[in-house]
Amino acid sequence: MKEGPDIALIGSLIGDPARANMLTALTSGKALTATELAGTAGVTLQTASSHLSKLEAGGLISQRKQGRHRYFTLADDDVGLMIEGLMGFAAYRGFTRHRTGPKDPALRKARVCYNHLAGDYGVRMLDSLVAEEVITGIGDRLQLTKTGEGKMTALGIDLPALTRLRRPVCRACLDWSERRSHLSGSLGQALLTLFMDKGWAKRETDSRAVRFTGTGETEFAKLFPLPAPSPVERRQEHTVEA
Amino acid sequence: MKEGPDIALIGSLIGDPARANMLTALTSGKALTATELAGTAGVTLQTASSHLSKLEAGGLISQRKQGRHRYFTLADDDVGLMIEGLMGFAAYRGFTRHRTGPKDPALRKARVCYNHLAGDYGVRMLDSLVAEEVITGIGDRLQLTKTGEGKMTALGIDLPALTRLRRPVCRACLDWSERRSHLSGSLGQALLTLFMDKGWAKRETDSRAVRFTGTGETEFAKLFPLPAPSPVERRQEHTVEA
DNA sequence: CGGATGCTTCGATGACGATCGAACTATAGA
DNA sequence: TCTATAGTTCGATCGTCATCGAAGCATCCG
Repeated sequence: MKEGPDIALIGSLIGDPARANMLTALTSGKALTATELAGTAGVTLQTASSHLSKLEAGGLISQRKQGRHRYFTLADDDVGLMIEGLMGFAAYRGFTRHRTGPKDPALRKARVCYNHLAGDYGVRMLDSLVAEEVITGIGDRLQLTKTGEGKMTALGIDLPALTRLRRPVCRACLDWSERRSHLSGSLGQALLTLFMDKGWAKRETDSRAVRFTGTGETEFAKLFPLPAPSPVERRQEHTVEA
Repeated sequence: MKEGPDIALIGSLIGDPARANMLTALTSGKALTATELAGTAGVTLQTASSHLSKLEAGGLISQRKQGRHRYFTLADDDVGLMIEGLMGFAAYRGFTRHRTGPKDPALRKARVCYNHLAGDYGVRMLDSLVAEEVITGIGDRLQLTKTGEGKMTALGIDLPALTRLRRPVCRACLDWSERRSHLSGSLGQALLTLFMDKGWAKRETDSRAVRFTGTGETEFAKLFPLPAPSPVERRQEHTVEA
C-alpha cells in the first residue's frame, strides 16, 4: 500500500516463536536437520516441516539434501547479521526469554555468530585489529590494510581464496551482548576456523558458546592485545610482530 | 525456551501489516496522530488504537498528549535504526510492496531516516566527512575528531548541547537504498535540522523525501565534496590531533 | 525385498488475533 | 451547557494460521 520495502513479511516470519527458535538455533552456524530443529523449537516434525518450508520460501534459510537427511542453514551472511541485529535490539530492551540463564556468561564471553566469533572476545579482537591498523573502515564497510594483509597471511590465512568468494572479506556485525561491533565476513569466518583448527578453541555442543583452551587464551591475548583506553582516538606507531 | 533474547516478540509486533505500515510512517520522524496513522495503515480508528497500544506496550513507540490529540513517535533512535535495518534487508531481498513507485527516485536521492538525512545524499555526506577526517570510527561507533569539532562549530552547530543529551553524538545507520552507512545520532539530526533552517532543503508533505533547493544543492556540494576514488584506502600522513 | 528412519503432504481441529460496530470518555469551542 | 472532534474500551465475528494425527514418499540398511 505504501512506499518502501515490506518489513511485515519478514516480521511475520520471525514473529512465530517456533520459527524464531529455529532461526536462533541456526545462528550457531551449524547445519541442522529438520528433526533437530523440531526439537529445539519444541514442536512435532510435521509443524517443523511446515515452518521450514515457509522460511525457505521467504529466503531466510536454505536446505541441502544429504542421504536421507536434510540439512538446513541460514541462507547467507545477511540473514545472520539481521538476526543478530534483532537480538541486540531485543536484549537491550530486556526482551529475554529466561533472564540470564546458566550458560549466559559463557555466551557473553565468546560465542559463534553464524560463522564468526562474537561476544567479548569477538569485540576485543576487532578493537585490537583496528588499533593495530590491520583493519580500517567506517560503518559496516571495513577493509584490510596493506600491513593487515601481511599479518593475516603470516597467520596462515589464504587471502586470495577469501577474495575469490562472492562475499565481503571484512564486515562489521553488531554484537548483541556487547552492543559493539565485531568482525564478520569471510575473514571473520576464516579467523574462527583458524582458532579451532589450531586447537585454541572448541565449540560447545548444543550451544553457541565457544570455549577457549588454556593455550588458546594466551595465544589469543598475544595475537590481539587490548588497545589502550580509547581505541578509536589512538593513532600511534606499533610494531607488534611480523 | 532457549537461550538468548526473544526476537519473536519484536517480530510479531512488526509482522502485522497494519503495524508495519504505522512504523514505516513513523520512520519519517514526524509525530502523527492516531487518526493519521489509522489512515496510512488502512484500518479504522478502533483497530489502530489497539495496534498502537500494543506497539507502546512493546516499547517501540511512545505518545504525547496535546489537547485532544495524541501524537505518536518512535520510542527512540534505536527503534529507527532497527526498522531501517529491516527495510534494508527487505529491500535487498526484493520484498517491496509496489515495486519502484513514482516517488521512489526522490526517496533514494534524499529522505528522512527518523530524524537524520538518508539516501544518496546521506551516504555521500558521511563519505565526505570521513575523507576529510571530520569523523573516524569503526562499526557503528563513530567519533568526531578535533578538527571535526572545529568544523561543526563553525557551521553553527552547538556541540556542547549535543553532548549533553543522553544519546550518542555520532552513529552509523545502514541505508536501505544504498546499502552503505550514513550519519545518525544527535549530530546527524542537527545537520539535517541545519539544512532545513538554512532553507537548503525542505521535507515533502506525506513522504519521507527531502527536496533540496538550487542553492541547497550547491552549498551541500561545497560543504561535502565527493571524496577521491577509494575513501577507505587512504592512509597518508594526517595529524588529526594529539 | 523387507523394514526402519527422515521428512513431506493432507486434513481436521483449535486458538489466537485482527477487525469493526457500538458505547463510553475526554477535550475544545461556541 | 451543548455539540463536535479525538480517542479508548468492549464485545462479537471472522480468518488465518499453528498444531498434530495419519498417510504418503524417499533413502538407507540388512
